[in-house]
Amino acid sequence: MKITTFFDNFLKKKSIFSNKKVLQSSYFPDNVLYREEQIMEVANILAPALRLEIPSNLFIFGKTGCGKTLTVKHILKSMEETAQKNNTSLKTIYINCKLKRVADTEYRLIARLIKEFNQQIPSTGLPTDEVYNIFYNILEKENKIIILVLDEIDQLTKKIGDEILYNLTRINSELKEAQICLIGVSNRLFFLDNLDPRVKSSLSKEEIIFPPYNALQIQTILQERAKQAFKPEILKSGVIEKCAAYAAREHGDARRAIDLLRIAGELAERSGSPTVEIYHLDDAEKKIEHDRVINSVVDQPKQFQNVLYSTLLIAKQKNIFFTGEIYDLYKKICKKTKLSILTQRRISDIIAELDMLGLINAKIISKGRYGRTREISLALTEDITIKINELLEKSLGLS
DNA sequence: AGGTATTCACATGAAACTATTCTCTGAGTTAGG
DNA sequence: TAACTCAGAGAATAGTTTCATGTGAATACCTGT
Repeated sequence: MKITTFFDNFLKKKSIFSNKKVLQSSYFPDNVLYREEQIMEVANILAPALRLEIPSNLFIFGKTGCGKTLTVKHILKSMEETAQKNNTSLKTIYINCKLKRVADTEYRLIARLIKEFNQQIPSTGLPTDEVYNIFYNILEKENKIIILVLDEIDQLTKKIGDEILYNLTRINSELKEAQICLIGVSNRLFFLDNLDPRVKSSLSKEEIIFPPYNALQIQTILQERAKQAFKPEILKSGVIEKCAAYAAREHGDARRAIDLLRIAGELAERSGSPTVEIYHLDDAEKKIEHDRVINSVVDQPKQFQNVLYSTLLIAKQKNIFFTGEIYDLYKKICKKTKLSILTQRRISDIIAELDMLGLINAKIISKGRYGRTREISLALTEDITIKINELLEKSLGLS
């Protein structure tokens, strides 16, 4: 088939989606379902800002996909609108600290903040306190109340400690004109416990916990989205229910449920099916897992891939193995691929990372007289393993 | 038998080092007046 | 003399290395019966 006819056919085929955007993770719905209570709570706390009084700092907790980000963004938006109407000098800033190479270090976070005030800062080369100074100066000039939301704030402190948070909370006492209100968002409930007590007390004047959605609520949310996203009569009965049930099992993660529905739709469309069936959901579930794993492998450094490759090789021989065995094989493969051999210390960390990514299961055990090590087994299905193996051989230049 | 001490094979932490990427600065060079 | 170039100093960051310390239980070694 010629490629042009393929495209012609593609266009002729009518899509089962009417508006796929609604299911994309970047989509921002007009109203947030089942979070009225939380919205009111947050709004109550932040409202003083509209009268140019600084609100208390606020902390928001809740599992992934339970509407934290959505709620906060929703409120920020309407606050900005109100402020604009009344000509109040209020500025809201939303930053996701998890984004790699955007806001995951002290320097980059401040640089990002400066960018919010339409000024450019070089990505490197300046001393950090210089960047702070620039930031302070901008703030003084702006003379505004600023509401700063730090999403996934735990990622930030995990990497670089809580010094930034301390500095941010201190800004208020150092600045005359502008004032900052901090809102931390995290999905780890005990996050506050390992913070500097000074930071903790000033940061968590108010705390709100978001409960996860239950299956019924997710169902309604999905229905709402599906109504806009798909053309009528596309979804077979039971699809939404199953999708919701699946997500409820995963601690009520609505985002996951929506992703699942979208992928299922895409799969159905690609296979030429006029409707979305239950089995498309199962396929979608597999595909999501598949993509997640592949993506987590592809853009890792060579050494990381090397360790993973060694692990896969050993896993072919036996189900359960230990750190030392991986290290031995790793060294051999390094010679073959002409990579420099890293120390066992580093390999230990890399193995821990593999565990974090869910590629392997590692458990620290003690073999008594024969030492202490990680007991490792592969956490991947057969077909994914083969796929990754291919990928790694290509990437490492083995045939 | 029962109790204690050892010992293995790593895990875990902290600090220091390295290579890369980037800015800023100021000396030296060049072109034009 | 102003504009340009280019090397060198200083920073941030990711990935490592070095050094130090921790650790759980199977075994070795006692002890007294």
